[in-house]
Amino acid sequence: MSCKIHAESYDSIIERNWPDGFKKTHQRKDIFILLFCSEEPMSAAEIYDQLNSGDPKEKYAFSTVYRNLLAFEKAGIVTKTVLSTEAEAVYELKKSSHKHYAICTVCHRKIPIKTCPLHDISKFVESSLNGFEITGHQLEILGICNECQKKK
Amino acid sequence: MSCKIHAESYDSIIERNWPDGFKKTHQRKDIFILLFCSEEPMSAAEIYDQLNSGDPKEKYAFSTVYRNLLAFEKAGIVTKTVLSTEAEAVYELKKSSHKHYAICTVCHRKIPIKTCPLHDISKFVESSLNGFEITGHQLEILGICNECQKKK
DNA sequence: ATGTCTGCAAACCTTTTGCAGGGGC
DNA sequence: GCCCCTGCAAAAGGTTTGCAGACAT
Repeated sequence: MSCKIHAESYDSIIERNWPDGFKKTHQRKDIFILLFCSEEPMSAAEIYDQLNSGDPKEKYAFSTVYRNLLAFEKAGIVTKTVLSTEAEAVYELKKSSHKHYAICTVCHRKIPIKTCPLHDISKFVESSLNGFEITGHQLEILGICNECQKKK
Repeated sequence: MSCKIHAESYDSIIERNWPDGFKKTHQRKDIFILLFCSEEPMSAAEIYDQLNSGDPKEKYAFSTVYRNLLAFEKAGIVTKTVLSTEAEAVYELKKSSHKHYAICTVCHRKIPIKTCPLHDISKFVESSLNGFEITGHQLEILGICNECQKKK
């Protein structure tokens, strides 16, 4: 498990972000740190692979990954997103509040879109859907990223 | 297999919309008619169920449904969409050119949005994603439909 | 007659669940 | 010590694939 952030600061990061009354197992801390360090949302398989790529004495079960992602989600610190281009769901910490992605159809990179271009879409749509009460939305931008364009 | 349209017009509908050189099996015609008559995009399971709900002498395999939906998609007359709220993909004929839905989170109804509110989003997003070439997008509106609001 | 399409069954992939043992608090 | 969490294995959905026979052209 590697990250740009110094190992000694992991504890304080966890301390600051941990949900109240949430049991601190080493599996949960490891998943949290992985998500914290990742620039992109991660799938359960990616998390599982990274967890098990380290010391082979440490084993992590797939079910543990899924159950804890769900637990994190319920605790309100993780967001699960299902993208139309991928078979698997992806997960990320809520801190970064990225809700939308530009997805490269070649390399499958997921680039967060900082601002949401939909803030005033609601009135527009609501008027044409008589009575439909909007509670959320999902937006994906598909295309070809900078690097993949160069490769061609 | 029932539909609002009179049975005698099925043949001409198929004649008009059938891809060139695409073999006309009764399974394919039936799937096509189902999609043609549906107001909402359908999942493979929904198509399968409707196909097999008729004369029990007529059997349709799941693989036939999937293979033909894929074949239709390759032939350019069907669109497959993966929605974030559903485990299954949904399929529809391209004719109606519905690309976006308002999805009721209670009853899972999928209401097509006639106009695309994203026609001028591209410049906006492209400028913040240096070099990302946009080729498409997916938008979902989530909420509670008229009927489900009344039920509460 | 040819090659494609079909049904059946098995495989596949992601995710969920049951259970017995282990580890936080 | 209690209860929640973990690992393992099996199951559960949705989708894909291999194969032998059937059908459209």
